Amino acid sequence: MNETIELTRKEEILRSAAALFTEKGYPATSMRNLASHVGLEVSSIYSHIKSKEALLTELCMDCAGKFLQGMKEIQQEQGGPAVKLDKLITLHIDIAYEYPASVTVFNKEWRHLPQPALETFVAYRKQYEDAFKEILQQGKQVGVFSFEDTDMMFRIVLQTVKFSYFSVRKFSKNQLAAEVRKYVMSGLSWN
Amino acid sequence: MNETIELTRKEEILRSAAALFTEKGYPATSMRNLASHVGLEVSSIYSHIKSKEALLTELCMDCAGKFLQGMKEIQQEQGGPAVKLDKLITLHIDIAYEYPASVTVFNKEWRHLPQPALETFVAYRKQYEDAFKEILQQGKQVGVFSFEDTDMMFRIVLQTVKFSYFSVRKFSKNQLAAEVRKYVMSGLSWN
DNA sequence: CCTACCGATCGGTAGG
DNA sequence: CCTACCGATCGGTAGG
Repeated sequence: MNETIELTRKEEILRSAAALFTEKGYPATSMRNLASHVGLEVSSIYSHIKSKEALLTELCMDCAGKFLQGMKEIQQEQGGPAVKLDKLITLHIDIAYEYPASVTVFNKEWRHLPQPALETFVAYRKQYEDAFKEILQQGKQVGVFSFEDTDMMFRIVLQTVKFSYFSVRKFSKNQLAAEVRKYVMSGLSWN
Repeated sequence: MNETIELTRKEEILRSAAALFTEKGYPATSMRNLASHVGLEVSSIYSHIKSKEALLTELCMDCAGKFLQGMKEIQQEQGGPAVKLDKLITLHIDIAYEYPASVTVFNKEWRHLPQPALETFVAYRKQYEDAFKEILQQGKQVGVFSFEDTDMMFRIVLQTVKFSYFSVRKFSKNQLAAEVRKYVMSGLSWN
């Protein structure tokens, strides 16, 4: 019983933190802001979480886990590079629509992570990005994608796909997914 | 003579501020950080600038001015929507390569602008975005671009074009411009 | 351009 | 979960 209440409160704090970090950015959000958003005194927050940095760490690492898990599944599934890229687009949009605030924090505030979380985060990111590039590279070798430099095209594609959550409030998931899919796939094809 | 020295110092401070705001973000950069980066005591900074907020305002507004000026020229020049979009891509890449730090601050720290600068900034941005959308819309009407929703495609294209400065250090301007141009143009074309 | 300093706010703790 | 409080750091000023 006590356990359940604890979890609920902590989740409430995490959700408020995600919202505030998204709105103001991590450094500009004070624990006083967070406390009043949750409806507690500052000191009461610390019964549920260890520190402000721990909040950021939990939000970023949870999100990183979701992306890595999604990537692992895509790697293991059947399908050529085009199918896999298609699934990656879906992965990014799905996560963005399910956790819009967390994804924004993950994308924009990760550099404020304390050590050693920052180091872990960067390592995870490298894993994810290498796997993503591998798919583009394979597509180029097989001849379904066309571009000069894999690293550069990876950056460009990731930009498109990563910030699709900008549109979360305005468009339906399917509508966004369809438009992004067409755009990215065409951009990678031969003319 | 005195005038020249003053300007040089102020520009030095502005350049350092742009670098630090890029590296740490605006709220996480202290005036102490800035002072030691420039090689002065904190209080000495205030002989050259009014406030921390004034630094951010100057950086963001200068950049906004460059984009608006570029847009104005493109609107007045000859050419159809495809030519104009091509010029917009060049505009973004040119500014990103000439002022990489300022553009990062402009893109990522503008929300920390004080009033009334923030209001002006948002109004400028709306002007710019409306003009950009107008070009996409015309391309759709004329039949050179293909997409469902103008606002959504605008967001997607702007994402691609806006964050090309991520690649500033790694790739030559022409190489990046060529790849982005092909990608965006294909993404907007019929399949 | 520096020394010395200010009030405000920060993240966080003690103790109950 | 709150009251009361801490040292550190913040942006900025006075005065020379």
